[in-house]
Amino acid sequence: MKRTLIHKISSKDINSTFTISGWVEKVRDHGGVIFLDIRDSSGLIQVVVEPEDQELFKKSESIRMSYVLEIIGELRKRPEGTINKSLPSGELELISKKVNILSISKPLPFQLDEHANAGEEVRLKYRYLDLRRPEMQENLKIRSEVNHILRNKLVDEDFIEIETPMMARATPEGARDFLIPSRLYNQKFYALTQSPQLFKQMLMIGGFEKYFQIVRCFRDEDTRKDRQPEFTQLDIELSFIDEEQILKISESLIKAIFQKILKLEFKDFQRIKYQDAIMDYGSDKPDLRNPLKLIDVKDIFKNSTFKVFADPAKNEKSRIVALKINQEISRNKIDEYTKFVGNFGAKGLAYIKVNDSNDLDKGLQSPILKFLSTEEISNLSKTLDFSAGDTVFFGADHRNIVNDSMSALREKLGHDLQLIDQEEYKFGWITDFPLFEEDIKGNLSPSHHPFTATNGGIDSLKKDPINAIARAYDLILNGSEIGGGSLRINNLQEQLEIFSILGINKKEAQEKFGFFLEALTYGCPPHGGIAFGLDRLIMLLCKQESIRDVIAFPKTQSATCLLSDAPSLIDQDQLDMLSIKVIEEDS
RNA sequence: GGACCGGUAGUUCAGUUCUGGUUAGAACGCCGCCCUGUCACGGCGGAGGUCGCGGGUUCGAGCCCCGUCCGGUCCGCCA
Repeated sequence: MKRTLIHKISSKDINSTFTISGWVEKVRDHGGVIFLDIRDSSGLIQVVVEPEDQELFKKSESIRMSYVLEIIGELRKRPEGTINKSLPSGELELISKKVNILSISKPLPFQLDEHANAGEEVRLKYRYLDLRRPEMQENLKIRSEVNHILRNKLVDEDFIEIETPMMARATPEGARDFLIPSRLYNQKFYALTQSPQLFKQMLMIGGFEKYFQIVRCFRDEDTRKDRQPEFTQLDIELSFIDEEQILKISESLIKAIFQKILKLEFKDFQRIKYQDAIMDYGSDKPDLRNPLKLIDVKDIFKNSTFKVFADPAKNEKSRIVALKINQEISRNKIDEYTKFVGNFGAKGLAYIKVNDSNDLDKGLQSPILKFLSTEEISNLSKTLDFSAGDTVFFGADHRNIVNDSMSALREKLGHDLQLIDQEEYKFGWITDFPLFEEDIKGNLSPSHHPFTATNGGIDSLKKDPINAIARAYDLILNGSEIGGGSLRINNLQEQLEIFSILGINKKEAQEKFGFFLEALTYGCPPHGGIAFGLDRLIMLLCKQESIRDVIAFPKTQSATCLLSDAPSLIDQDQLDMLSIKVIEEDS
């Protein structure tokens, strides 16, 4: 008899006979009657084994959790008073007529029970068991649905899905490459692609005006809870477009996902210029649910005698900001926050407690008050609008340190003081990025990637690269960057100029990117695109803490696979074939 | 490369500092017996430990010290 999926069984079918197959989730043996909770991929139903059929009953007594069974049973309405309202099938039960044990199971190494929380180590080692948990089933179903929505929508809008190579050549810029030794050309290596960037640009040159791909990318960098060495992007590129069209298509994709999966509607996403984001939040991916803002107070200390503020106040690369919260913070907490900002290079965390905002003489409390003039304090009070109960934190240092530490503190305070609505989703576009980033030593690197177009053109690029604005944009959601893209350079001269500003000379550019530079000489349409980090997006969509919970077989923080024990040592034969000699590290 | 948290029964944890001391506990799971309406079933009984690993201090170490491995969070890194 044909198998029926559990969720197809309904109260309309009372007295019908069904065959179901699935795992035993729970056994409740009452001696005279046995209840089995059977789960398949669609749902869960209670099976009752009654004692009348002695052979069946005896066999059923041997059934344990996680056995795989096929059960033929008759559907019955549960007797009065035994209905389980917390179950979709709670009014029904299947009276067992026949049981086939398809597979037995040892006791599981950890309980899949919703009431027991297994640690990540054991979950990852036995990932195939962890995947049986309804939460993981749900996460991966949503992931599949997201892929489906994206493909449908993009194909409907005449995008073409094209696969690009994963084995490519190593790139000098960007993240570390994962290398693949070539057997046929010893001493040579492929690299796993960090992103299909150049290939998709060459697809534009190749005349595919609307491309997309759901693609795995590889970067050999350290992991975080939202980063692992292999990850999935939705990659999009279009020709003959501008920023507006890309942002519009992107928004419609994201809105479609949230509409279809969470039934949430969104207005147009707010747009924030990079400079404003840095001013207000110290970050280019602020959590917009958090109402706190950084307030610039540098001007107040132009003539200060307090060295900690006076030095940054005079230095154009420095910044002084205040972060005000309307709550009293314990001394202990302040120590904790001081330590916290220390992680980001801050040398300390000055603060002022406001007890009485009308009495700036005696109503304030802080170890730095004695260094501040009456005028400075009065200006602070005006600018920051002191009121009783406020605590104000200050960051004063090189602007990178201030931005890093104070934006992190802003996020931490937002969480600690519960200023953030965890149920909310707040999107934003960050636009007008600088084309280059300057590190603390003054070196330039691309803030997006070296193929990004600027809106000033080649002349302004030459004159004033540091202030060049990129035609780039990031999509942020709840403090995560979930997408980013740009309009690209479609002109050889401009591309060469960028390389030269980055310190890549003509010879090197030719050697590493010659194939692409040549492609630019054969009629390259204006084009641009965007890529979304699907793991992150789905993590947020599923309200998970880590992308590991939306990846079927994820890597650990140290980039290993606990299930298959990768990476592993390689046999000498295999190494010989690749002409690779392993140098053992001194121990 | 660096900082911090954790590692004790199959699992989740307590015990670990201030204060080292007889036989290392609990819950769930597992095994046995009992139980005809449970649904995180219940009752009685039982088994189960390299206290991550190595070294040191000590009469004595799960506990103190050093090193190391594993998991996690973060900094650096991630164009």
